[in-house]
Amino acid sequence: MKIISWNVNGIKARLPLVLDWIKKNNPDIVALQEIKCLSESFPYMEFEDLGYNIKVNGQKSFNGVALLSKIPFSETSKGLGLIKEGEKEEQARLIEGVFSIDKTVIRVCNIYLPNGNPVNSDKFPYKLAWMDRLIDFAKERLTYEEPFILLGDFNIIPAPIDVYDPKEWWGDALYREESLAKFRTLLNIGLRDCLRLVSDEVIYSFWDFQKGAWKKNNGLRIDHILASPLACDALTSARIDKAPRSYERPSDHVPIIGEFF
DNA sequence: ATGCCGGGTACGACCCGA
Repeated sequence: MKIISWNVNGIKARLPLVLDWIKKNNPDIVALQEIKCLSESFPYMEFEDLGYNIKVNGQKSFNGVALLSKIPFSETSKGLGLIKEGEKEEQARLIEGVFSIDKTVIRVCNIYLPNGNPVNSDKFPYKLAWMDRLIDFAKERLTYEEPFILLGDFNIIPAPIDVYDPKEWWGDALYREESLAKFRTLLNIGLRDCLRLVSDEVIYSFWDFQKGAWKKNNGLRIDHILASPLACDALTSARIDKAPRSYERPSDHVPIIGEFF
């Protein structure tokens, strides 16, 4: 089972590129972030024609996540829930699907974790609070003892190897102690970074549009596939396909791919 | 460079991302 994650930075702008890549790579499950459209505006037909079932947690203009699957959904949910009283309406950043393959139940959660910059604004505490809620959410999922895959744009640089200039970046909301401590908690409760289970290479998933970042390979690895113990047991490969960053009208992120079973 | 590019909304100019 091939599962992929891709921050597309606007599904309407990226439709030809994404359709072309999916046709060539034929993933079973696709997790998209930053679709930047309302659920009803998602281009369902184009993906249905490729054989996908589709669930969308959309929002006008910003954020928005979608799950596409060749396997029928047996269950879906949106958001982290537990919004505190007085808190702003939740941003569309999470969608989860449950699938049955043969006799195995697999749970897949697609996230677009808040960026959190600038750190001296209310966006940073929002990121940390979102991560606390995600940790509780993941803890509960792990008690189910199913293969559980948590993937998407984490906006977290896990280690110095995952950023082109660690010294320059240290202190950014993506790469500072408070953010990494929460990411480590996600690992400590039992999730593993699939790419790092199979590879110690320097490989990025994002290159800024500005400053010739792609040309200079000034990248970040901030898109991740985390897997529960039962999902790790089934992992057969994990990689990042950086090729689409060089294509016409690219996203600033590229697809990351995990294969299980 | 507290956004240099690029998408969204909406059609000029701002909001947002990492």
